Amino acid sequence: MKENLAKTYSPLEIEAKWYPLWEEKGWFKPEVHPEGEPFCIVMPPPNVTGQLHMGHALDYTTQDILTRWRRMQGRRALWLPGTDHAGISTQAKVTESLAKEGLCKDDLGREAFLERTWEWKEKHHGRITHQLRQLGSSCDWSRERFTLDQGCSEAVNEVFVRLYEKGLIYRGSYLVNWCSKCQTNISDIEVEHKEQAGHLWHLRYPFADGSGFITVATSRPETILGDVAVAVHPDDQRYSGLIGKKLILPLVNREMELITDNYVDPAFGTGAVKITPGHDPNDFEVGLRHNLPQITVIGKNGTMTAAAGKYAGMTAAECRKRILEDFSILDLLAETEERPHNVGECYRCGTAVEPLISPQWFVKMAPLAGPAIEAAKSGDIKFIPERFAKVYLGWMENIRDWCISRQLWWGHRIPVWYCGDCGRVICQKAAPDSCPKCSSTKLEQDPDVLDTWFSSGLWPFSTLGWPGETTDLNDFYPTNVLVTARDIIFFWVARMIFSGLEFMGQKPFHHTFIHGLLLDAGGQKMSKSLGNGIDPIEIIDQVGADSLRFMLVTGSAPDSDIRFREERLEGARNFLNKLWNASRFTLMNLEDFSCGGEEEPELADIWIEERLRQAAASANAALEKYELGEAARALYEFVWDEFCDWYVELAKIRLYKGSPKQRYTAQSVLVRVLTGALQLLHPFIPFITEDLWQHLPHQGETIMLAEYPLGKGEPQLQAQGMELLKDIIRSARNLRAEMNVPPGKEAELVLMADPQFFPLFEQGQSYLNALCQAVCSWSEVYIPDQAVSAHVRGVDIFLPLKGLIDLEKEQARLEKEIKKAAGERQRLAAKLSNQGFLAKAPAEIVAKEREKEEEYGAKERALMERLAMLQGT
RNA sequence: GGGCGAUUAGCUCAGUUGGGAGAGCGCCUGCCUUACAAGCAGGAUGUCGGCAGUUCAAGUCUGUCAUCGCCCACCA
Repeated sequence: MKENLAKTYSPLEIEAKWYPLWEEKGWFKPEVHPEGEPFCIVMPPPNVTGQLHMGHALDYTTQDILTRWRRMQGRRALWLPGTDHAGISTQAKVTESLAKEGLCKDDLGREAFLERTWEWKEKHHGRITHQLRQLGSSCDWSRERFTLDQGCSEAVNEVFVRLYEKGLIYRGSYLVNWCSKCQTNISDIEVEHKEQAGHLWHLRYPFADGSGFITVATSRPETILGDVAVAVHPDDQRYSGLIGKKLILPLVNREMELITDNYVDPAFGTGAVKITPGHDPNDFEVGLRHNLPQITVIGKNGTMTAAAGKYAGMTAAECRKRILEDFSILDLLAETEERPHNVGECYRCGTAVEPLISPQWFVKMAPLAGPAIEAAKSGDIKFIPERFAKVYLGWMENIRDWCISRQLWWGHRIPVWYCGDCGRVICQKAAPDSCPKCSSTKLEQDPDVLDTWFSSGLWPFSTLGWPGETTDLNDFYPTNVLVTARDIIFFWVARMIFSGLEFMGQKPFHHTFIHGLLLDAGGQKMSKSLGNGIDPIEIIDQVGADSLRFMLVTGSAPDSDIRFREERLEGARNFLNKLWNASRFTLMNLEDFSCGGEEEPELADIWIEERLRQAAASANAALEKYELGEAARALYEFVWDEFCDWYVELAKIRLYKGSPKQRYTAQSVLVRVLTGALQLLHPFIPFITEDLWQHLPHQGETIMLAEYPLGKGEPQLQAQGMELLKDIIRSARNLRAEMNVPPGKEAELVLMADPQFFPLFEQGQSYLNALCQAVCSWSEVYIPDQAVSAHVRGVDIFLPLKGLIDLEKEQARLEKEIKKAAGERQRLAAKLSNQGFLAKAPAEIVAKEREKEEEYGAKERALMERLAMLQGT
């Protein structure tokens, strides 16, 4: 026997102990079960310079539960960990730290800056992986990857070159989303649209011939400096005679034409739109259709360019103010209207995004989207919950080309070189020595790097060794399930799907399990800017990882968001404490115990083992459907409501007063059932279950065994008898409580029932005596002197209380009970006299209802009889 | 403008093939009963958002309205 358990559950002590051992013994490597069927999850890589937040905690807990569960079933389970270099985010952090030293990245130069960023990465990498360990993540660290490591970089270059050669990557000058703070462009989905209060200004543009004005409406007057035309709808009668007329752009005196384009909505504003191809996505398109010039008046740093003439050098905001003043002076400001409008912001820093024209690299999406759409439509890739398939499809079906270049230094550099002599563009995996066309050695690599998600999209296969042909790739691709939150379906899930299909010829995963988002106690999304985030590490330091994990997966449906509430954390902690104490109780009674003796099972033993089998079946069935909360709840209820509240109490009878064989049987069942519960709970709360398991007697060397073997439902009849005994015990306790019988006082308990019940009472007599604190007897006929009574499923329960009964109170209580029973009986009778019900409901339902009606009828009669007797005395 | 989700006890939420409304917390009563007061025994509490429909039967399916939330969208 091991040392006794501490009196109180102290998570911090036990949690520190186990992870190093698990890791040391290699339990998390798939080779633990070399013959098993493979199971694989690739971890959504956290930002290497970030730290664990509550969303990660839920995400990784979910993955860990699935992985541990499969591993315990004997699967060759691999949870592959890794981190993401997180281009923009990491570069911004390093830039920030430089700023504190009064430096900017250009002071260092590209090479030194990257060196520094790698140092930064190394420093933070340890923190995030330590946090993952603290959480209990059972991933295989020997296979850990990083999106910028050599293998992943090879995969990136391979993919880029293949797409380029296939004509699916192109470079061109287009209007992109420019973040002046991050100093890079970002893709369309990285722009967050927020509604802001704003204005719509109506401005008059004079006709060149002096014949009056046309009025346009704009929310961004500073962009008028880049106007090249005014457009109206071709069918708009108001302007039909004016098409083709020349206009003069005020302040700039540029001559422009009034053109027509279907894009214009005649019902909006004045029906006339100023066209600014350099700074508006729609106008950019209009400009292309009409061969209009593109004028850039706002620069990359957010100030007006030389093209803005006298406004050059001003910030856009200053310029707007000045332009409005100038229009006003010229009496060309017709109207100022209050109007909210959408402002695009950089998802990372919140800076307003400016549409700017610049040369960028793009991936042509249409050919890649086709198979990716088909995979989800055919159900080859299944989304859980299913509705997310529609979200995914909606995006994929309307996809636009993906801008993949970023004006950053930290990332995968675009594998393209330009010849300084002949201008040849060379795209290949490794740096060329000379230009293949003119042999020049004046080659310069494209300065940009790729969007971080370009490499993340390859994660399910790049981490398994692609483009090499590895055993891991062969074994584990396609992976089983991808677990993530809905906010990165477009960023990541979609890109992995089309990348996997294109380069592996196979989907990257069978299932996509989308879990909820973590909200604060008030229901708001946790975020840095709101400052309402709760640090999971702080919580782990307070109550342990097990409590946090259990809290995160219980009490919420698969597709709903989760509010983080302290009470629920306490609830989880209390449950673990309960488990701890039940184990402590068991261990305290095992001094003379060793496995392998002969047992003499009785009713309670058969019942609890049957209940364990049922709990195991429910938990496993729920996990198969990704209903983690449901699985955890089934186990919680089993441990607390069945094992602790009933079985432990029933076992005490034999532990304390039984024969050696009876005591041994109770010990065996306690150990066996507790062991089974620990196994089932292990995926959810690995630390405490491991610790308790180590204290319990068991055979074999394995730390954790496979799932509890499911037996046959044979002993069900016996178990039903136990349920009746439980009901009788509850009723008797209820009577005691209502009659204020002091807790310690032994009472008398008489059961009146058909003799068919007597063998059950015989088996359960010690239970009845102990749990009701009574001396229990039974007979077919019993005429009580003074007693309170109840009725449960054919059994009359009497608690004789000579001289203690308040007659009026007992009468009132009986009347209330009778009324309740009568109500139920009448409800059922009405149902059973309904011809439609009898004719159409399934026979078993009808039979069940009839049985219940009889039961309530019997109860009603028994109680009325008792009431009559009471009134007679 | 489109789409999706939510609405169940005082609070937070379960309720997955339609068949007697549940949990945790809180509240009330009584207990420090040698596993656990982070506990034990008992108790009270609901027109399952409104209306209409399908059905023998609706928290569960359909329609509609209301409120809240999220996502997508090029209306200057």
